[in-house]
Amino acid sequence: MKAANKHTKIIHAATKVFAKKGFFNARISDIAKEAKVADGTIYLYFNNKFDILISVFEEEIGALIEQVKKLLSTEDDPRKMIEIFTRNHLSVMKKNKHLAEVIQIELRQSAKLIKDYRNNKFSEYVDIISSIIKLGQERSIYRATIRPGIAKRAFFGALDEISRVWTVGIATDYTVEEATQQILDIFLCGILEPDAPCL
Amino acid sequence: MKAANKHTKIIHAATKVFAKKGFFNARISDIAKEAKVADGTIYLYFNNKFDILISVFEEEIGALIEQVKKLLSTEDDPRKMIEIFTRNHLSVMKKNKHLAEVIQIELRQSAKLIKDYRNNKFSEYVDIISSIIKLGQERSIYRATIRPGIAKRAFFGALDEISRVWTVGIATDYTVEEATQQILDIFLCGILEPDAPCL
DNA sequence: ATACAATAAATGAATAGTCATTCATAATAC
DNA sequence: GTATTATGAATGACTATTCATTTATTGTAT
Repeated sequence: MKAANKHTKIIHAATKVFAKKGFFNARISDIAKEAKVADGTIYLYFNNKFDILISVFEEEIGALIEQVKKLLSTEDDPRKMIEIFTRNHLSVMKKNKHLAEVIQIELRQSAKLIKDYRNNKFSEYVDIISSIIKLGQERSIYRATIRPGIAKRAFFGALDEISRVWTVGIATDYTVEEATQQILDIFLCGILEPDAPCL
Repeated sequence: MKAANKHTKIIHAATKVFAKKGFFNARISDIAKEAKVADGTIYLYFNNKFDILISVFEEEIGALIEQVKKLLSTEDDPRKMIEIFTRNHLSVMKKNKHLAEVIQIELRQSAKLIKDYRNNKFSEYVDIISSIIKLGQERSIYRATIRPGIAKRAFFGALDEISRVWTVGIATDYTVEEATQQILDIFLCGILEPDAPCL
């Protein structure tokens, strides 16, 4: 089997296992079993257990960034752009529960787990939000008093917590589309210029 | 030393150690050292390591609930109530970094760590937000189309992510008061009746 | 007061189980 | 036949929990 192939297989297996058991309860042998390789094989592709986790972040979030950037590239209206980001994030998180769990839980620990790992990809992802807000401000669509660096966190935090319900498995009484509409309703009307039409 | 005293000492020590090292990297001996008791003493007050973590949640969040409910009891305007909740949450999280870290990181894992623990206290805390929203809707201050069950999560998620910056130790370029104003600006204008004055 | 016993609280070294990582060996490819 | 890739049992380090022992507290009789 080609190396790249096995590398990817291990990443996907690790995402699944980390999501199910959490980083610390995940055994290397669990990941090996899931990927259908020997325990030792994993060490041909990764330096250690932390390295696997970092790679999961980098590659899975990297793919997410590519996907949403591609979707956004065809749109010019900052209002629609926020809508696209929201719907994409929520639907990916609802569909790909393993990735959702890793982002929601393991990513938060990473600073504590691994010194000198800065989550560059994650920052890049969240910064997409602030760049949309800035664009909207330049065009006087979003209010100038909104601070993009704060709003991006508020917005991402809201999406993250909304989608957390789906992974935790609480009886979910709302769909992706309903959640998207509510988020847009709350946020857009909050960050639109006062005299702009609200939705 | 009185029993209740030692119990509390261990809880505080555990909060500190869990915050610094995370649940899995925290050794019982670390907690014992921090609390200035012997390792074995901890097992006179708690059944096991998980039990310590659950007690940290219940007691620390319990105190937080008491505090914010007391503050809210003197206020009647749903707009002011949201403001009080926001300012209180952010300032507690900025001051009590240990608690903040435990809530932001360990609490999220708890469902995976400990079967049949439902985070009742945490739900109770977040439900304060939805009850404020409902109150505002009854009085036609908040729009009826807002779903309190979704909005409470969006709101809490925003606060949580905003305050996460302070614990992670990223160079923070905003104060509690600035963050509070931004959050209120974004959310209140979003959930206020369209013809109501925006801030 | 004082001595003694009984109970409760606290200690920390020893146990027992868990797993990440290594590496001698085997299989496969070239 | 050499190089590359894969294997999985063995190693070694780590730590939650236990429990035999010590120390402190309380009660009682003299």
